Amino acid sequence: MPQPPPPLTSLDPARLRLPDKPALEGLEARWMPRWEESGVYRFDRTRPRAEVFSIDTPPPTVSGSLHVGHVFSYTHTDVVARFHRMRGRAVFYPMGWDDNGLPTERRVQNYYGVRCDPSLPYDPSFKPPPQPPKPPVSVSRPNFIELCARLTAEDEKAFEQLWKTLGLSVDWSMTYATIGRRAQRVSQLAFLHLLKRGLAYQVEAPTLWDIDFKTAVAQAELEDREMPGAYHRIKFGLPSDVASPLGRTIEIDTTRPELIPACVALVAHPDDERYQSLFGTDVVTPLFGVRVPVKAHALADPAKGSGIAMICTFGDITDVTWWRELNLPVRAVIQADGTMREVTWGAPGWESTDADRAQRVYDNLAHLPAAKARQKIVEHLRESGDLVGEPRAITHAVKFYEKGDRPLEIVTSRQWFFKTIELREALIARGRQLKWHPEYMQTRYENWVNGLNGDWCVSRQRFFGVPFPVWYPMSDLGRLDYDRPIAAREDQLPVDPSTDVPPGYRTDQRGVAGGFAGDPDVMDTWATSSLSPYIVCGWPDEADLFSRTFPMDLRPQAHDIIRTWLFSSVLRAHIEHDSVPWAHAAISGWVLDPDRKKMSKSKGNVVTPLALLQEHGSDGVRYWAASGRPGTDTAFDPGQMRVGRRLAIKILNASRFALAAAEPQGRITAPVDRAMIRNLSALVAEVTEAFDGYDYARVLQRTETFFWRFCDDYLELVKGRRYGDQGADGAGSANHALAAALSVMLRLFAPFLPFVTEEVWSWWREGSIHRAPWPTPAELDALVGGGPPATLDERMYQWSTEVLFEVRKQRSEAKQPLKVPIAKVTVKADETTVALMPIVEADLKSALRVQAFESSVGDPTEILVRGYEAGPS
RNA sequence: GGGCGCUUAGCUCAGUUGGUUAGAGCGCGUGCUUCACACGCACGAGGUCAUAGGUUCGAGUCCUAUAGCGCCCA
Repeated sequence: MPQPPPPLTSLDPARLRLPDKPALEGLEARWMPRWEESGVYRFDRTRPRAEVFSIDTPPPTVSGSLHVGHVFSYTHTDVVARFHRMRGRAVFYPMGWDDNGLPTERRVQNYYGVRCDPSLPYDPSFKPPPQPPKPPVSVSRPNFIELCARLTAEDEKAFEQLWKTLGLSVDWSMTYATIGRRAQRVSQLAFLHLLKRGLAYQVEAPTLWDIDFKTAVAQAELEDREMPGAYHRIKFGLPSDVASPLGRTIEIDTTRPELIPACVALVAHPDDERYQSLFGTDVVTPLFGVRVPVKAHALADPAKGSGIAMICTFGDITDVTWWRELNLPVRAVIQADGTMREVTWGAPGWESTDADRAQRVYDNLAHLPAAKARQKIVEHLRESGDLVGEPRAITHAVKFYEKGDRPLEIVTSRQWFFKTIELREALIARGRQLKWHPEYMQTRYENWVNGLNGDWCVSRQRFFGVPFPVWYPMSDLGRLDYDRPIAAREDQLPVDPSTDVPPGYRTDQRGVAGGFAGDPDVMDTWATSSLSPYIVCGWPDEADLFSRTFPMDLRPQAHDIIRTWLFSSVLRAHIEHDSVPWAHAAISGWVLDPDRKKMSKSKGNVVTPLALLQEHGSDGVRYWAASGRPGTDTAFDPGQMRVGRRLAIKILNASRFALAAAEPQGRITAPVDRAMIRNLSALVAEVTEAFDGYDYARVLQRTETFFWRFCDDYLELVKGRRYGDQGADGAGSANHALAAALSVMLRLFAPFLPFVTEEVWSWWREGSIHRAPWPTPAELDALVGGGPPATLDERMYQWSTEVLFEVRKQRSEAKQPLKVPIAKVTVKADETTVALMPIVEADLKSALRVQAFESSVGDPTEILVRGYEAGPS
């Protein structure tokens, strides 16, 4: 019959290997490779879904640098992962790299000094210059993409090294990249599914547009910035055939007078009494003499300026709403590069009461960027007398692309969209199916979904991204037929339509009449990263893996990307699998600098993570990170890292003491030992529950407090006894209790301090602590079951610590060094307490260097040091 | 303008369903080479819990309003 393994709470003296002088230095370098070799963090693909814990980790943007914010939030996830691993789950914890997208393009441009020019042919012999040249050298799209791939591969190596040093228990055999083949295949396949179901569509429509990156952007990528601007009061004339009681001119306020040539109407609130008589009539634009109608619409704000506004195609998104709802024509003047296009006044769509004058004025504006055109047109307005007074400076919120430098324009172009608006209610319901940590983050999600004002624009006019797997037939006249896209075959994916050929065509038909052309755009990076659960879980090629991991258990992420990554992931799983993508969403906060501002590169306050890990030790930095609760912004605090480091050192030293006397081992019979074990059992129950609720910060804090008291009080109380002061039974009880407590506390600390706990574990146990079972109250209770009532031990322990504290205090006040023994301590207390004294006296005497206790019954309770014995002890 | 969160010791934060005298760490002060640890130990000082009302026998905790800070959205 096989022997059952000895319990984790017992110590086998034969296996014990204590170091002489334990130290933290070098633990990272020692354990990282061992974990890698032994595969402690490998996912076990044979375990059923119920025994798997799968995590959808955020793929960091590799073109950026990792900063303390990453260390902070990734530690949270790792702590949770380690907890579940110890609870016996097969943890599915892959890491991804978000290399796809604009940040990488920008980094590659700066790093190599290149610029992508898609019109150039591929140059197979191209080598990037050793120094980035100025001006940048133009390269073809395939060359550019090669450089992106090359640089991201290097960055990814550095990232992986850092994550390993931090001690993330990621399974590095499952790493993915958002530009990788698999991600592209998943992304394109999911796109084709949307296309087939009519949930992806393309349309020529006014879209938010960044004039520097020359790409469309989505609502989720917008950011309001307060900018200086100016209200210009402008006179519109009434045509001679229109009579009005309001006089011959109407005055409107605008911050963008350069858009007067793009004006298609004026608009006021339907209830605004001032303008009732004008609704339905025409007015004439200044300088350009265009007749435009006056319309009523509820979105016009009577309190803003003169209460009547100019509708232009297009100045902002409200213009787009008005244009659509009021059925207005388009007169667009801003081009994709942000300059004013050429216009022939008098031509269809550009009719004017004075086309010659319009042309003269406009010719001064054509080809100017909007800001320059604004200055110019103000001069003209001033000259013509159509400017009332002077521009009044204001500051107002202007929409920017979050990565952009100049205000967004709205440009009409053909773009791909995913339907979101019609799914709003379903997506809210999905959000309610998720368990949010902290709960209030759900509100953020609902606010966002309720505030959606259009479908998701997913096409980007960029290069380093996942292409749309479609081509367009080219008519015999050489025109592309966008209404009949040719989709790739699913088994063909991933495809690059710029080099691959659509089904039924030949290579030489590319770009010729009767042939085809590939869609030139790439997808929004979120269109791919929203599929991260699919990418990591092996959809659709590894059905077995998928069934064991999806829907996933946990999505950890920061709150700033609820509107992007979280939202889009919920959307995709809802569509693709009629499901939520995960059960839990754990939202981490930000790291704040000492001025309570978000740590960021631009503020120049970012500390490099590797230096931090080296200075404070990975365990020290993790300690700081894990003390930040879910959702809570946390101050960057090297002081806390030092505290964590000290805790790790304390664990080393206390462990060495706890294990120092391997023999004798006996049954746990001493009341002090039993009480300590019972307290620890209660702690295990409490922190396990907290961990289940994602309150890892509480687990750490409670465990730390227990451990510190354990060191300060319990270790002092048992010191003499464990060395044999009170005989073999007392020593055996103490040694066993020490080993049991250490075993449990190490396991409680293991998710937080993986290096120091593994180190200590290795002194006396086989295998990795990170695969050891999470402690249970039962394994401790088994050691002390059947003794006297727990309350008695409890009171006794309580009383011991009270005496410890009181005598220490009096010694400290008397400024007596510890080496001087106390001759006598008198104790006055109630009967029950006095009855405890014989049980605890021996431990107290050795811990406090007291030679004699004298007890008497009385009230109030009094503990008095009666004198010190001079001379050597 | 709408929403969410925060405000407790000099600093960073705990404080669970309301319940003795509000806790910890850091920092500060005093003392101590103590046989696990000076990267340590012991002890101490330090708070009208943002403000004003209210509910309650009882409020840091619940309600209302206000202020400040941060964030999300318009």
